[in-house]
Amino acid sequence: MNYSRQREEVMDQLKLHHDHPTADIIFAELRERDPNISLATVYRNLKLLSEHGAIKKLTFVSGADHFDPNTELHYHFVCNECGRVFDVPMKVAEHLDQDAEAFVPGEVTGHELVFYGVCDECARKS
Amino acid sequence: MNYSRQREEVMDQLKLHHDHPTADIIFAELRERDPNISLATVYRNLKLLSEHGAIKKLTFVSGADHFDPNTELHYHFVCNECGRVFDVPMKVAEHLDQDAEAFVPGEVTGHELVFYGVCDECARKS
DNA sequence: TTATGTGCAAATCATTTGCAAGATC
DNA sequence: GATCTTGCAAATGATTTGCACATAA
Repeated sequence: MNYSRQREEVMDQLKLHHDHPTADIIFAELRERDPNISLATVYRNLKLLSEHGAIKKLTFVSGADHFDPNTELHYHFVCNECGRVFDVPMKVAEHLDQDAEAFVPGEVTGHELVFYGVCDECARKS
Repeated sequence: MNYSRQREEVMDQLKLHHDHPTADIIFAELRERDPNISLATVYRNLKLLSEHGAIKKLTFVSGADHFDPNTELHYHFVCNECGRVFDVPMKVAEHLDQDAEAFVPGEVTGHELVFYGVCDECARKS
C-alpha cells in the first residue's frame, strides 16, 4: 500500500469522528477542503483501510455502511428512530466466543454486539 | 393488512428455510410454483411482514439482507468465507440489555449478537 | 365500491469498476 | 520507468416506487 494524500485525508477525517459516519459524510466533509477528491476514492480508501485493519466497517444498519476509527472490540447502540450509532463503553464479554463455539458448525473468531432502542434526543421529540 | 395469496406464499416459503435466505432466493423458489409473482412483491411482503414482527430482517452481512422466520431472540454465526448465516442455539444473555443501559444515551429495547468465523465446510476447502 | 395488493418497468441508493492521467517508489 | 492511485463516468446490485389493473373486505 503506497502512500497517498487522499488516503491520509480519509483516515484523518474519520479519526475526528466519534459518531461512525458513512462514506458520503466523509466525502462531503473532505470536499470542502479538497474540492477534487472523488466519492470513488473515499470508498476505495475506506475499503482498503478496513481490509488492512486500520479502521472497522460496521454493517449492522440497513442502508449505508458506517465506519469506526476505533478497531478495539467494543459494542454499539443504534437508535431505531434516527439511525445514529453510539459507542457502548461497557466491559466486553470475552467468554462469549468460547461459549458459542460449542453450538456452531465452525470456528468462532470474534463477535459483534449491537443494542437497539431509542436515543434520548428522539425520545424527547415524541 | 389484507390477505393476499402472494404474501402467504412468501411466508410459507420462508418458513421452509433454516438458512436465512435473501429476497432473491425466495423469489427464485416461488417463481417455479407461481411464474407470475414479481420480485417487487417479494420485497414488499418481506418488508411488511418484518414491520409487523411476523419475521425478522437480518442486516448484519454486507450485500443483501437476510430473513429469518424465527422471531424469538437468538444468536447467529456468519461464515466470513461463504457468507452463510447459521443459528447459534446457545442460551440468550438476558441481562445484557440492562448492563448496557448504564452506558447508553437512551433506552435499550433489545440486542443482536453475531459471531463471526469460518464454517467447517469452508475450512475443509482451504 | 373502496381500500389494498400485484406486476411491470423505471427510479433510487450504495458501492464498484474501467480507463486514461497523475503520483509514488 | 513500473506500479499504484486518482477522478470521472458508467456499471452493478439491492431495494423501492409510480402506475394501471386485479383482488379482498
